[in-house]
Amino acid sequence: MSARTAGGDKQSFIEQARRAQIVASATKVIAETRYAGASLALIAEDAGISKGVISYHFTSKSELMEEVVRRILAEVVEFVVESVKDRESATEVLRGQILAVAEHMRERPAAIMALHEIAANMRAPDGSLRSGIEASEEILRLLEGIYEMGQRTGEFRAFDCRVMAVTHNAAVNDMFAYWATHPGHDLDAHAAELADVFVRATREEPSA
Amino acid sequence: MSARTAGGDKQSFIEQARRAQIVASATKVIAETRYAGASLALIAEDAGISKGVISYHFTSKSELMEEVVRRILAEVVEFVVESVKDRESATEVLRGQILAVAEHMRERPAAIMALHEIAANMRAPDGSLRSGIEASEEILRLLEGIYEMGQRTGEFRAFDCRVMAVTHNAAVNDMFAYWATHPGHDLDAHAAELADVFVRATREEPSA
DNA sequence: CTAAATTTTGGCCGCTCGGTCAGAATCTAG
DNA sequence: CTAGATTCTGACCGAGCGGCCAAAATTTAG
Repeated sequence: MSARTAGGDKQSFIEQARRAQIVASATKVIAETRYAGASLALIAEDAGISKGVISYHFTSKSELMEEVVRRILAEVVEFVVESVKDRESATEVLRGQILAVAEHMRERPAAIMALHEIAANMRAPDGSLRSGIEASEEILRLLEGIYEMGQRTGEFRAFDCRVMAVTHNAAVNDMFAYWATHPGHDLDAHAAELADVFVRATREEPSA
Repeated sequence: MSARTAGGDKQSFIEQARRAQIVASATKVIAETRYAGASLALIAEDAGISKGVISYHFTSKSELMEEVVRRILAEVVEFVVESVKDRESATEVLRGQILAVAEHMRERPAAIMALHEIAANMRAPDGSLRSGIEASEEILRLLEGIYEMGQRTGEFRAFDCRVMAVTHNAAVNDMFAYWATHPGHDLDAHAAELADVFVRATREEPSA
């Protein structure tokens, strides 16, 4: 029963591989059938295994979903940080973040779709709060940090960094949702426009 | 079986009243238990009627949900249009729209919550698209119109009005989501900040 | 009042879901 | 090879869902 024990254990390669395989199938199935349609049966079928295997490697569906979120979130953050780390001004980091996210959306749309689905639909165990919101708190804090940096260097005007981060995050997320549901929509142009909007929003402006 | 016939009919007062009552209970239950938790049984219980009555007055759960969306959307649009109709510049309409929506969120949070839940979770009959997105197309067009007006009068700089409308809509929606999940968050300050951001985004700015 | 039409009830159906389990299969160590 | 640990299978369970319907209750029309 070693596979069922809690997270801290050292796990065999095959154990790790199975979990990764299941997470990959879950990601794919969620992206294709939405959160509500992603049953354990479908995920198992996609992975070419029996349904019981999922229950063997994950204590519950929630745990599987949390793992999916964890992996995709780490992937996105790594991609964006890598793409932005050399930029020097806050303005350039801002632009870079938006363009990097758009690029990543084009490369791994299923992962982003799955992330959105889970974030929108999953609840904490007690049912009181969306755990998806908790998950995106990390991203919110990173964005907030960018805006705070810009204010510290005097590049940006005064504003509420939290509100700016929430707005920025919403805009980027909805860019994906719009792109995903409107075939032919120009993601690059959208991202460029977004970058423009948020850079302008950070500038001081004379007329009230 | 008159109640089951399609929409065009003249319907009795009691029929209309029952439908309105069911829609009201559905709105409340969705806001309290989220879309996935809002079963016909719970809605009927809240309305103090038998489950079968819902099936009698609505051909399906989807039809009920569509009616809920229709009513809330109409309510929001009416409130905002009423609150904005006397403003003369596009900039003032923009500000007014954001502040009006925030005010409406404070007055009828359950309705807005239900709208968000359904928009995020409902699908078109063929399962291909979110009907919630279709529903919000109306709002998107209204917003697009504001930005186009500002460009026509030379008040606003050149930008993609569609992208601006999508971004604006996302920001306002997420303002609600953040407020709903973060007790103590200052909705008025958030709305004011948002208005500032989008007004600034419409302005020409010298430094590239 | 009587009869027809409308509305409501409450139990029932078939379905899908997440989760469980005994036993089979596979892998590993001695 | 053998024995024990690990992993997998596929059937099964109880719960909750949307929808259905015969019969009861209520309202309306004559």
